[in-house]
Amino acid sequence: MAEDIPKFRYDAALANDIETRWQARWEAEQSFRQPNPGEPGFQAERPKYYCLDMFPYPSGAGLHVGHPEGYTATDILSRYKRMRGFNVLHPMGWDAFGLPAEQYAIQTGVHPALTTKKAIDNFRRQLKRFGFSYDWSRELGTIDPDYYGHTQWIFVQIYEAWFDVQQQKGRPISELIAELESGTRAAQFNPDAAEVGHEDKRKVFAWSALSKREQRAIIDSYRLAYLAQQTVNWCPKLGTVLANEEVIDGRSERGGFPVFRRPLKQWLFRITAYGQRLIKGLEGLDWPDATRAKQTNWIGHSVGAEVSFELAQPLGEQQDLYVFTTRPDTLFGATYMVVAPEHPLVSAVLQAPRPETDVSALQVYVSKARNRSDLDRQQDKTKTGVFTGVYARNPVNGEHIPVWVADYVLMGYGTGAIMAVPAHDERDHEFALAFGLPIREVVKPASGSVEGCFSDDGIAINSASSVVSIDGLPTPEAKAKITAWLEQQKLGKKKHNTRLRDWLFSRQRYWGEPFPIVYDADGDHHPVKKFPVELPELADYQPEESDEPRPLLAKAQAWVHTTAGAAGVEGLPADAKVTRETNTMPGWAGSCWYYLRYADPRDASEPISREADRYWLGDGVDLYMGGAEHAVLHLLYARFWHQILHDLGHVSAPEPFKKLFHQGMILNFAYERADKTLVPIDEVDAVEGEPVERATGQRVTQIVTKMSKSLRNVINPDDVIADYGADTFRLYEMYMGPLEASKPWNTRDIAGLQRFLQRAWRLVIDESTGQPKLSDAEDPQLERQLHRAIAKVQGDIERIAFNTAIAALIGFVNAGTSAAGLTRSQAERFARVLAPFAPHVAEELWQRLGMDGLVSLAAWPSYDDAQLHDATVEVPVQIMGKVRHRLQVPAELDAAGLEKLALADPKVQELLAGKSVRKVVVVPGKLVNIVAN
RNA sequence: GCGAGGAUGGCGGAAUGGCAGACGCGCCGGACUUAGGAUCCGGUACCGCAAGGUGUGCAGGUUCAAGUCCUGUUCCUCGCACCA
Repeated sequence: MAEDIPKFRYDAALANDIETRWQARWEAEQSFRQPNPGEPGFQAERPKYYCLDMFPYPSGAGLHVGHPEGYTATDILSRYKRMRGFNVLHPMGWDAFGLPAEQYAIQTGVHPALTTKKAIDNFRRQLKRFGFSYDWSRELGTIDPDYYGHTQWIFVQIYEAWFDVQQQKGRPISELIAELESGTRAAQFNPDAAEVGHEDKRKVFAWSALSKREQRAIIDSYRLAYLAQQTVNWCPKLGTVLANEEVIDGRSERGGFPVFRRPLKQWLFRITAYGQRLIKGLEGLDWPDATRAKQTNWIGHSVGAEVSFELAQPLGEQQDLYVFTTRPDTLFGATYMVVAPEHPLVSAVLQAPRPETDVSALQVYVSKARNRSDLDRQQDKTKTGVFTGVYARNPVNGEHIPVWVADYVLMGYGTGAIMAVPAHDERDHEFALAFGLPIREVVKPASGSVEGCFSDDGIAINSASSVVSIDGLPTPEAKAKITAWLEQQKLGKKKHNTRLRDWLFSRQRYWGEPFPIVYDADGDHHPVKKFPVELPELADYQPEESDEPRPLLAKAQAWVHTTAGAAGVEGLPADAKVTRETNTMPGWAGSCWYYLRYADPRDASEPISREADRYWLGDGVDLYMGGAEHAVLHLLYARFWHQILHDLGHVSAPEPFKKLFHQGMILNFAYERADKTLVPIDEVDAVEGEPVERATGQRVTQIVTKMSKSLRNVINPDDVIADYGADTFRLYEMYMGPLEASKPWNTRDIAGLQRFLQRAWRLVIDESTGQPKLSDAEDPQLERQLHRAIAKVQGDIERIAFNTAIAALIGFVNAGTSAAGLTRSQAERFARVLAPFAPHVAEELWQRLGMDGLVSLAAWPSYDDAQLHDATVEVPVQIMGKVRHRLQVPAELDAAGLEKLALADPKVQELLAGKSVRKVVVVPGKLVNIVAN
C-alpha cells in the first residue's frame, strides 16, 4: 500500500526527530547556562528571576506524569522571562538521601549508593527529554559529599546558636556565654526548654560557682540543636524513630508500619522557639491561603497561663504540678487534675505510693498506655484513667483536688498535665461524667442559658475566695486579672504555647548525612569543624528489627572511633579519643537549603557566597513550584533553617520563598462497582457508551482517583513522548485545566494538542518540501488577531494561566488556517510566542524561517494596544436584562451616542412599543440595557 | 469537631458584576478519498418545527444587570484532629 503521508508532516516521528536534535544543540551550546555575577557573560543590567522546582526524590520507578506538570509550568515561566530579558536561575537537582532508597536497597540487596545513582541517571535522562531549560551546570545531589558537608556545617551553626526571646532572634551561642559569664543574664536553665524539668528551671545559680559540666548543661538548654531524652515515635519495622510529621494515624508515613512511643536520647531542633516567627513570617508572602493556614494551624500558637499547683505532700523532689491552660479564668472550676501517663509524677508516685494509690491499677494503666500504639490511642476516644492517690492544692481557693492519670492528656503538649474544668471543657466534662467527679460551673453565658458543657467566653461566677475574686468579669478581663494575680503571687505566668513540638532530627538508619558531632571520654558532645564528615562505606546496611534502637553506623567501628585531631574537633587535645555520633540526619535535611546552593553550587568554602545570596536570593526565590503535600513539612523546616541562617547573618532575605504555587495532582479515571469497590481500567469495556465490567457484564461508574498500580491506570511519560513527542506532552498537561487544580488524565484529549501543533506547523511549513510557505500580503484582521494572541498569552503567563494561553494560541492558528496565510513577520512572531510552551517545534520553525540563533533566546514579541480592538463592535441591546437585539457600532462611540443610537433603532422601538423607558444603562463598547415597562 | 477549597454541556474546562459555555475532546453532517482511526469544512447547552422559552448544586437577597457579591443550605474533596 502506497504511503502518501507528506515527508514533512508533523507527526510523532518528526516530533521526536526535531526534539532530540534541538535538545542536543541546547546541550552542546549550553544555551541555558546562567552565569553568576562576576562570571564571564554575566549581564548585570538585567533583572533576575529565580524560578525553582521542588527537586525530585529519584525513585527506581522513574518520573510519573505529576513531575512534568510542575516542571513544564516553571519551564514556560523561565523561558518567557528569559525572552523578556531576565537573568533566569532555573536549576534542578536530586533529593537522594532517605528512607525509600534505603528500603529499596534492602529489598533488592543492591547498595543504595548504586540504586540511587541509577535512579538519578534515569531521572536526568527523562527530564532532558522534555526539553526543560535547566542550567544543568548547577545540578546537585544531597548525597554529594561536597553538598552534605555544607549541610553538616549548617547543623553546626544551628548547634552553636540560641534563640533570644526578647529580640525574637537567633544569636551565636558565644554571645549567650558572654552574657552568662558577665552576669548580665541570670544563670538559669532556658525557661522554654522542653527537655528541662520545672524544678530545675526554678533554680538560679551563681555562674562562677558552677562546674564546667553544670555550665554546659545550662548552655545546652539554650542551643537550637540539642540532645535530649525524649519520648519518640519508634517504628520497629523501619528500625528508626520518626518525626511527628512522619507519623500519620499512628503509622509511618513511609510503609504504613505501626509506631510506638518510647524514651530515647535524640538530637532535636528547638523549632518551637521560632513558632511565632514562623507564623509572622507568612504574612508578607505570596503563598496560597490554604498553605498559610495549614502552617499556622500546624504551629498552633495559643496564649494562656502556666499555673503551679502545690502538691498536698511533696513527692520526692517534686513539690508542684505545673499546668498550661488557655482558660485561667476557670481556675475556680478546677475540680481535679490529670497528668499524662508519661508524666514524671507517675513514676514518682509509683516509687512512693500514697495511702489511696492503687499501685497495680496505676502500673497496668501506664504500661498499657505506653505499649499502645498511637493508632490505638487515637482510634479509641472513650475516656480512661486512674486516680494516682495524689492531691494538689488549687492556688485560688486552697482546695485539695485529686490528681488522675489519663491518656487523653498528651505529654507532648504544654506541661503534660492539666487542671480539669469539667463544666467548661468537653473532654474534662466527659471524663468527669465517666468517673463521677464533681462539675462546678464558673462561667455563665452573657445571655441565655446552655445545656451541658459551656466552653465559650461568658461571665465569671462562683469565682471568689478570700485571696482573689473575678466574679462578674467577662472572660477576657477575668483571664487578665487572674493571670496578673498569679504572676504577683509567683504562682504562674502568662505563657505562649505551640502545638508544634521540637523537631526530632536523629535517625538510626544508614542512608543519611552523618552528624558532625563526636563524644569525648566523659560522654560530652563536641562539634566537628572539618567537613564533610563522610558517610562510611557499609556493606551490611540491613537494619535489625528490634525494640531497642541500634543505629546502623555503629557497625562502622573504624569510623566511629577516632581522635579529636583526626575528626577536626576544637578545644580537645588532638590525641583525645572520641567516638562519632552514629545517628544520621533525616531525609528532610538536604532539602532544607538546596535552593541556596543552586545560586552558588561549586563554592567549596561556604554554602553560598554573600554575592550570590544577595543577587539571587536578596528578596527570596521569585517562584517556588511544587506539590501541596509539602505544605507543612518541607516548607516549614526549610523556613526554619532559613530564618536561623538569616538571623546569624548568612543569608539576606528573612524568608526563602517569596511566591509559592502548588500544581494540582494529576489523577486518572477508574471504575467503581455498585458496592463501591474499584475495577482496574483495563477490565472495563464500553457497551453502547456505558462502562461495563468485562468479567461480570455489570454496569460500573466512572470516577476520578489517584493513579495506582492496582488500578492499572498509571501513565508512563516515556510512552506518551514516544507516541506524541515532548512538545505535545507539555502542551497537553498545561492545557488540562488550571495548573492548581487536580484533574484527570485523558489520553484521548492529547490528540487535540498534537493536531494543534500539526496545524501550526502546516500554517508555516509546506509539508511536502519542508520549506516555509508564506504570504506576501498581510491580512489586517489576522494581524490584529496576532497582537491579541500575544497580549493574551503574555498576560496569562504572568498569572500562571497556561490553559487559556494555549487556547489563545490555538485560536490564532485556527484563524490563520482559514486566512490566506502568515507573512514572514507573523510567522516569526508566532514562533516566539509558541516557544515557551513547545520549544522544540518553535526552534524548528524559527530555523526553517531562516532566523538566526535560537528562538529560545530571542526577544519576546511586542504588541500594539491599538491593534487589540476592532474599529466596529457588536453591542447587545438588552431590555430588562435580556438580550433582544444587536447593533454594529464604532468601537469608540461614547455612552450618549450609543444610547441615542439604540433608542433610535427601529427594532428596538418595535420592542419598546407600549412601554415607557424608565432608565437606560450604557457601558460604552459593551452593552445597552433599557429598563422599561 | 476545627481549618481550607470546590459544584458550569456527554467529558476536560472558559468567563475584570456586563452577550454563560472560549478552547480542546467526543459526537453529528459534508468534502477529499479504492479506503479512513489521516486531513479539511460546517454544526453541536437543554426544550421547541418555529417564534420563543429555560438554564452555572439548592433556597432566598442585593443590583438596571449575578456563574461571579451577600445570607442560609446540600453534597463532594483535601488538611488537622483528645492540643488543655
